[in-house]
Amino acid sequence: MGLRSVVERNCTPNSPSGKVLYSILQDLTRDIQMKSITVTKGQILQRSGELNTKVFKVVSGLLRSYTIDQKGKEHIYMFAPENWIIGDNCEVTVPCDLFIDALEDSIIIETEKDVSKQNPNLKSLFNRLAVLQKRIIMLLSSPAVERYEHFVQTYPDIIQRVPQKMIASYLGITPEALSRVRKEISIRKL
Amino acid sequence: MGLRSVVERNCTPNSPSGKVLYSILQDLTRDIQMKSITVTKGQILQRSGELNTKVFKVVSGLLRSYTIDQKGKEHIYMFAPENWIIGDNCEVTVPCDLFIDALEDSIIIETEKDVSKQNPNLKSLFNRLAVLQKRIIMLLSSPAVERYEHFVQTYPDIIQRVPQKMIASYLGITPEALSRVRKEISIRKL
DNA sequence: ATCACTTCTTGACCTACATCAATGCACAGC
DNA sequence: GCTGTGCATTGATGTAGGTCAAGAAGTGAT
Repeated sequence: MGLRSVVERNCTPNSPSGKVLYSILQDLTRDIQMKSITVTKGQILQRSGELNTKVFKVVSGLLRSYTIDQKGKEHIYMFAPENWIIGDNCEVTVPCDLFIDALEDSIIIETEKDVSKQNPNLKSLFNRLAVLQKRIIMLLSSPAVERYEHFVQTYPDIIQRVPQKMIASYLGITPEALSRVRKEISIRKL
Repeated sequence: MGLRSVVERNCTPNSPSGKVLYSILQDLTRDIQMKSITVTKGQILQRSGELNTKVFKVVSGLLRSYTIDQKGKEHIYMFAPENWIIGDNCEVTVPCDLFIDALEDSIIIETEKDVSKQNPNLKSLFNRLAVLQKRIIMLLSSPAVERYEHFVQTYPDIIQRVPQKMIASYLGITPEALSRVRKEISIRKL
């Protein structure tokens, strides 16, 4: 008889001990399904624009994720040393923003992204991560105009409901700067 | 007999249908424990520096979270319209960075943060959110020097392992700028 | 209608950081 | 031992956006 059935027979999953056991059980199950991989320094694991469904756990070594902007400049989103998990937080159905490569020879474990995504709370958590990732990338790589335009597209209703100075504050610029950005855009449209 | 026991008797929580049912059950249980509150425009729900354990779900209206930097300037971290969830992603044991207040009269549901945090995967997800939050706040409110010093403190090992130009790229500045920042710091220390 | 208050805009000027270009250095390959 | 290649540093100059100050326009309270 497998570990799974032992746990399932003896615990209710919402009891405190049950929760812990079930979570351990899930980890173990997942570990068995994972494949462990060796990569060498410089090796690229994922490219921006690809549809990707993988997440990497670093056993040893160092990975990094980054975007490349329109001018060809790299912007590092994250470093992943031992025990970190790295992947693009975008939807699995959408081409991702990030490149992932190895900064050192590394051993990693590759998993499929969508393991147990049925839980709506989990889903909303991952969505949150995606939003934050996008925001950081834009703060790193886009000028004020583009950040504003992205904001307008993404949250058209918010624009109607809060004063401009708050939008400016969200975008990381001053109200004066936003005013000029908007003027610039309106001139461009004529 | 309550819904909980019905579900627990008839489902194993790792089967596909079980997972969904358990997640619904958890939501229901949580909803019952929540208290729903009415707040008026301008009302402050949480202050930076407080120990906070709450998360707010917006039923109607609009909330916002923000920090205030050393110069007294506000930086908006997030807007939360209907159906959004807002809270400080910091550890419950640590004073939080964010103020939360209402931009419109709102109806919200207040929950305790630490519901079911025993799962280590969930924990690491929340930790991730905390890291991203900090990074965004620093990008919005801190000059290059402070971002660099924070990075050095937080990831002292990474500094040893990657070239400076990558640190610069992570911080959102050029290698030249980082070089000057470091020079500045080393002069200051004499 | 008036007054206080806030928001947005515009102009003049300032500064943090970017860009470009040159130099010095370390390390790998020959 | 050279020599190429990538990284860090430094200087000179450019620029996006910040700061400060003033005015216009909207809004609410009396």
